[in-house]
Amino acid sequence: MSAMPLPHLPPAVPRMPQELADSPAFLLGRLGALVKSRAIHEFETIGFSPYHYAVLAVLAEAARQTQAEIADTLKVDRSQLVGLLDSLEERGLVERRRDPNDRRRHTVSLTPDGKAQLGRLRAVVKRVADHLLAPLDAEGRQVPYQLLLRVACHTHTSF
Amino acid sequence: MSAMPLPHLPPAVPRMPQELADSPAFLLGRLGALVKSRAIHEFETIGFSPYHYAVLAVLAEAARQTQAEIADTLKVDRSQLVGLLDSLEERGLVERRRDPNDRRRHTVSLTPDGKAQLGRLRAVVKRVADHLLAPLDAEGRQVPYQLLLRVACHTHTSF
DNA sequence: TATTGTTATACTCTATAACTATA
DNA sequence: TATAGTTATAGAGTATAACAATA
Repeated sequence: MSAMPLPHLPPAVPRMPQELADSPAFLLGRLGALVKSRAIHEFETIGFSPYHYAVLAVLAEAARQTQAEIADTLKVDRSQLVGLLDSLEERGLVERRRDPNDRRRHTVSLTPDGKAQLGRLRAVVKRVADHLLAPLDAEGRQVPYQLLLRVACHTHTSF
Repeated sequence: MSAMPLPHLPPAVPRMPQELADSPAFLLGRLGALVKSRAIHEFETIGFSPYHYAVLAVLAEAARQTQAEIADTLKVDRSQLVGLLDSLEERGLVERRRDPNDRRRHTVSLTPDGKAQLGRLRAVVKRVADHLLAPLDAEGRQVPYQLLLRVACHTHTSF
């Protein structure tokens, strides 16, 4: 009952439904998942995760933070941060030190090796971003970032 | 030892690190996760999931597809689709019928109730999209969609 | 033997709940 | 009692593997 099958296209080529392709929300969701999985894969090949990068980035901007502060900044649970810091500390990239004023707290800081590694991880991020934005020309790349930032700031406060 | 604490801002206000806010890849990843969780929540309140909507949307565009075709189109595993179709069929929104030509196959189609429900789910999607794009003015909304689509098409083929 | 739909299993994340040591 | 960090547990989601029916 199928009228006029396409000549040389194999029937197994799955096309995204128009209704979903038309939805900015759907595109954004799928694109976000794609960039995330891509980032995870890229970091994985060198033994890291995007979270590792995020932790190092946070420490580079504000040194000597407590674990609770780091966790809140990244919006991850404190229990999740423990494992991340464990692996970073084992590699000598961060340093946990007891706060003498409140011995419950651990104050975390970046080691020189950690700062160097952060540079390498930044290269990974840049690679992912460049690949992501590849279909856009130079000037076109400025636009989505401004829009993304505006939308991100709004959703950050409204979700 | 903390020099000059800020006057009225509680110290518990977590700020996103500049380095991450500067990264389009990070923003896109987080934004995608946000819109996804928002969509899941919205659908959940009426007893559906974004997957349910996606399945109905696929069937609305090309009726009488086999389960394998639907699964491939949505890029979900065939085993995952089974449960989705089960719940949709229980509610009388889709119909599974054995293909007489190949009795292994199930040909799936939308019922009138399913088509009606699809309309209601579209309203949910629209609500999420409107909320997402709220910070952009009318003309600004056209831009990100074109860009998203371009990027999405590219990544679709290159990931 | 290969394929379709299905069911069962395992694995990864993440969210939550205890637990300790300090305060 | 409350809090910081830690550990343990449980749950959702997904990916993989086995399975029965049919080709």
